[in-house]
Amino acid sequence: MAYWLVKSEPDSWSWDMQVKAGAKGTEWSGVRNHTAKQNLEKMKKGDRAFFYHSNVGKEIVGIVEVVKESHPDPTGPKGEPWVVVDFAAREPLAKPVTLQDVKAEPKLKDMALIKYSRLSVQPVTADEWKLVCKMGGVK
DNA sequence: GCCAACGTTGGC
DNA sequence: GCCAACGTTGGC
Repeated sequence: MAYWLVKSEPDSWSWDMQVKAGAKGTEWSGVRNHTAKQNLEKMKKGDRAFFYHSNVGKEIVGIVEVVKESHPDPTGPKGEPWVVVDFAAREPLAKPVTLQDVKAEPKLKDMALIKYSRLSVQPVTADEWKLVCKMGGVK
C-alpha cells in the first residue's frame, strides 16, 4: 500500500465536507498540474492519504482512503485528459499536525510538503506516514 | 530552444 | 498584502 498527501484550501473543500461526503467518497477534482496528475494516476484502491488544509490552518487534519482509482476529470477542459480519484474520509487526526510541527521534526525535513511546497498531490514514505500518525494521535 | 513576462500557489 | 517558487506562455 502506498501513502500520499493531498492539499485543499478549506474555503473551497474542507475536511468537514469530505466527512459529509461519506463512505462512498467523492471525486478529487481540479488538479491541473502534471506532477500532481502523475501521482493521482499511481494511486491504487485502498491507498491512504493525509488531508492537508493549505492556507487556512496549514495542518494535516485527517486521513482519506482511495475508493476509486484515477479516471477522467469531468470538470476538465475538453481534450485535456486531467484525472480525478475518489476519496472517502477514513478518520480524523486526534491532534492535527501543523506545518510548523512538521518543520520542527528533523525526521520530516525531507517531506514533499516542505521540499515541494506548491505540489498539491504528493507521495509520503511509510516512515513519514507512521511518524505523522503518531504525532497526530492516530493508532 | 532560450528567456522574459506573467499567472498561480501557498507561506508568512 | 507581500513575496518566493514554480509553471506556462509567447516573442525572438
